[in-house]
Amino acid sequence: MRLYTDQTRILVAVDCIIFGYDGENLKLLLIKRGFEPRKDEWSLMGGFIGGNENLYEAAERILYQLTGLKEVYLEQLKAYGTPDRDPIERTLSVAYCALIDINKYKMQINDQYHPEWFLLNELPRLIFDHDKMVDEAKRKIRYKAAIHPILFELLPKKFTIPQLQKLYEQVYGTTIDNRNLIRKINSSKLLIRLDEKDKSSSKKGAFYFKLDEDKYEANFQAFLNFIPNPGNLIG
Amino acid sequence: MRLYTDQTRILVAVDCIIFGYDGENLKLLLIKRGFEPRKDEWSLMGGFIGGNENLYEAAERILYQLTGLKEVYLEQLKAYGTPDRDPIERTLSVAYCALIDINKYKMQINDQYHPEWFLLNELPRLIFDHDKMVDEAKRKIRYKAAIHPILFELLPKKFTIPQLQKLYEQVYGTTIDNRNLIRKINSSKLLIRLDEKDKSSSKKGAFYFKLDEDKYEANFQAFLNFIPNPGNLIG
DNA sequence: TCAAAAGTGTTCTTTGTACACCCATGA
DNA sequence: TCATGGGTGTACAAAGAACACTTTTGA
Repeated sequence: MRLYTDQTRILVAVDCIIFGYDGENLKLLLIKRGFEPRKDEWSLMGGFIGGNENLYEAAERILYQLTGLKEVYLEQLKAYGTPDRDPIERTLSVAYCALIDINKYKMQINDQYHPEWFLLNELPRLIFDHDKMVDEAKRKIRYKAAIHPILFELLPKKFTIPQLQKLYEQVYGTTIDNRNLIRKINSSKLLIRLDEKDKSSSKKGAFYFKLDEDKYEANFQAFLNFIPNPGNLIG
Repeated sequence: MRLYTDQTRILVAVDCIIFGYDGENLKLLLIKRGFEPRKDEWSLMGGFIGGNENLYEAAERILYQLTGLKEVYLEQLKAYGTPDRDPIERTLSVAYCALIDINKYKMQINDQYHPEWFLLNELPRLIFDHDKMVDEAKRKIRYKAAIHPILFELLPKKFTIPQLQKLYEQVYGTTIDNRNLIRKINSSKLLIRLDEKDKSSSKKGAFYFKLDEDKYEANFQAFLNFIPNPGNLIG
């Protein structure tokens, strides 16, 4: 049955903006495009939507194909529909943001995509409108992380306060007073201190913390305030 | 040239969630669907994307067809892509939120769509996943209005503080202390008081205010704080 | 003159911010 | 013992929240 005659049908793709943090640097995972047009240029990982998939499932599949990871933070960013964004044929793309702990990522054996992690402020030019997608994704993450505790998604189960602080500093491109950051995080009561210490980056060692999962869930929608003057920083 | 062979091409629609405020009540503009399937049921205003339009332009066109209005607040909400959301044929829909001043709206002569304004908490059942779109749009507006001055988009050029307060109260379904709200709005310095008064709703009359457009632009991305405990209210 | 809506201030509490020193340890 | 990074506290400023009375004026 086709009641919607005379309408144009177009391709629909999903592209993933994959942020990762290794405890030191905030990075983005890009692939070398394997087919024409723009073969061998850097690109977001994407794919056409499958016949029986919804958008979120397509994003999960694409992320899994590239990273081997499931059940990571994954959120729709926006749909991009400029008619000529793909020069071959009109393609609407729905962009998704993913936040992953780089240590969990293992390059897939036999990987056809030639993925590479790039420092977020040393990105190469990307194909089509992928640069714009990345800009808008960075902005959205900055926006959201100023109010909600999403950056914990980039950290391992156990992490130290200095790691957390470096992460915030990278996301906002600024230095943050650690006493004030710690006080804000403590007052949110989201973290549980473990007895164990990480001695890999100092002699004294830094205590490991973990998320209190229940409080994390409960406070996710609260308006917290981790960052001073966020309005000036999300630009 | 068709390099993307073997991929399914699908229909792409844009649906508009149109919020309006008349100085008293917050409302949503719905139409009676004019064709099968689900003919004569209530629905968001939507349409398929045209051959040479981007998504925003399609939303503008659809809004204009229904309301005769251009240059109103219009923002992409989200793409909806569940395979069977339209029972006839797979259709991806990109939802847009619009905020308009109902007084500017004039029913189009010869209107084929039979539009009606519904009170926001007395909505009828809508077709497909439109109920979900509306819920998510309400949530997004609540979220955003707690931090950014978007609700002014729903007001006329000249408006009174009591109108503004009623609007906030409707959006959040709560009563708001007018002294505190006024202080917050004053400290944002967004409003300019006019000499004129609106005497239509009281004997004393309420001063009209207008937006300071420059400061509005400049502060749009700032994190303001119009609402107490927004985390509890955006539900 | 009175009913109905508009407008206005104060106090207290909480949160934000700026700032500098001691601690623990392995090399 | 000393260099390195980790950890802690205080004082002042700003913002948020709770709270009730006076003003205006047309009917």
